[in-house]
Amino acid sequence: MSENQNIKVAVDAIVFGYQNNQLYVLLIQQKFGTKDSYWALPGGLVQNDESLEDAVKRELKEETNISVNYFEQLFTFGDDVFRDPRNRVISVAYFALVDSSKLNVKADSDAENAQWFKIDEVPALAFDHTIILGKAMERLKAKLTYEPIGFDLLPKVFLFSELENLYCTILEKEIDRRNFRKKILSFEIVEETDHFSPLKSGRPAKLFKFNKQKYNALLDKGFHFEIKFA
Amino acid sequence: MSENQNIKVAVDAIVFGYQNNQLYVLLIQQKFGTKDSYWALPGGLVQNDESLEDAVKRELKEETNISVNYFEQLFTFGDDVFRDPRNRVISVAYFALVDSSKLNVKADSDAENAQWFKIDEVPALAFDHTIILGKAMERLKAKLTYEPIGFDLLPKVFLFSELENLYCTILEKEIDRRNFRKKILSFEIVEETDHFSPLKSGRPAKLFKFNKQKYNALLDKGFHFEIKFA
DNA sequence: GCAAAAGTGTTCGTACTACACCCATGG
DNA sequence: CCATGGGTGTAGTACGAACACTTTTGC
Repeated sequence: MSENQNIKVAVDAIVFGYQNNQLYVLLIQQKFGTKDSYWALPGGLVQNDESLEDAVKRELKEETNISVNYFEQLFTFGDDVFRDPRNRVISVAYFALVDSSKLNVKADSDAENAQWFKIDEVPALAFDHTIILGKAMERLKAKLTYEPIGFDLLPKVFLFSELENLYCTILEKEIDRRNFRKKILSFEIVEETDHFSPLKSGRPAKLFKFNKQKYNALLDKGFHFEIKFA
Repeated sequence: MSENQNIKVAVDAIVFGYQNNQLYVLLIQQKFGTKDSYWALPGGLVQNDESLEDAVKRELKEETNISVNYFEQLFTFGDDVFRDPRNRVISVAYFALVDSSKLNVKADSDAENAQWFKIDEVPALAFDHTIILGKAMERLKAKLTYEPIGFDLLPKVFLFSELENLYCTILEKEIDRRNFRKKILSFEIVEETDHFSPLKSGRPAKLFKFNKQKYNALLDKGFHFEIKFA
């Protein structure tokens, strides 16, 4: 019946970064466009002999030359038959996080025109990418509360205030500093380091790091990370 | 570069049912096989002009003639390039629930050889369908605790003991009957009916029903369904 | 009157909430 | 000595956990 199926399979990546109390997303300028072509999520067609995950990683490398800290499949968009006007295309979207060290690296070498946008300054996007981004935001907010993915948006060592601000900013909620700290520390998955913040003002703050081994060990024992708010 | 992409897009459905303290999954016998061909999840190739959701619904109708109570995208399987030995195929898997009234209906009319299997008596499946089924089970267990999808596996009116057993069975946990009832009732999303159980033995039990309108209204007010266990 | 399942209340402990003051540093 | 952010403790409350007896029916 549909032996002459003609549907293309693409992958797209939503890559989030975080810096200075701001959430960012990585976009590329489409190559085929003329001057006012839309910005779009990095992505492209899957090759015949390549897994979906390999395809996203390849596209990300080709288009932005960035490596990510966290990575998972988000959703497959294929209900709008005309989402790409050129052809029937379905897109498997992936959700990724990078730490702030990646944000300043300007689009590398053979990278195309890639750029970080503050999440509330994202322009109109190509195809249905605005919808995809919306779904990625939902996932980010949800996962932040029940998996320790916030650490993948921060440098290896970080201040408690940075972690706290990350939660406030992304979830758009107020958090009690004391309760938040108690809660996180009670999990015993973040550890003090010997180092202190290069302070701008005020009392120097300890730098902390996330102990992923310990988190994985706890997971096996049935531990469940969860942060709730008022 | 990949203008000659040759990847087929399929959809598969994992349809769960529940009856008599047993979870069931719906499988079909593959048509191209000879006698000992594998059982498989219902599904097939997507047509060029059809959305992914429409494709699953169509395949379900063609192959099993069953309509579902709950429906959502599960995951897209496309990392194993050789998951289908005939061709490169990626499969968008959907997760569905039906109530027990569907379980007794033998494969209808033009339905192929469709059959319900107890979840712990599922045979070896075609392709990577065992993996897909595993992922669907995970999703079912998880969702049961944070969304009121258990009701979609039960008849419109049901006994508290049935609801409780559903949770026990699927989650493989023991539940305190009194705490469970209190918890569910506190949500105010299930209501008594005037009817009583056709009793086999013991004291007659009230029949309850799930009020979906009320649930949706509460959702808007920020309500969050959640059931935890010891 | 006995077996079988339904229905119900209380106590206890833990975990979340709310909240305010002192500390260490740089300028 | 002042401004800036960092660091900490306590009391009240609400919710989940544990737990056992009574009720209604059929036989």
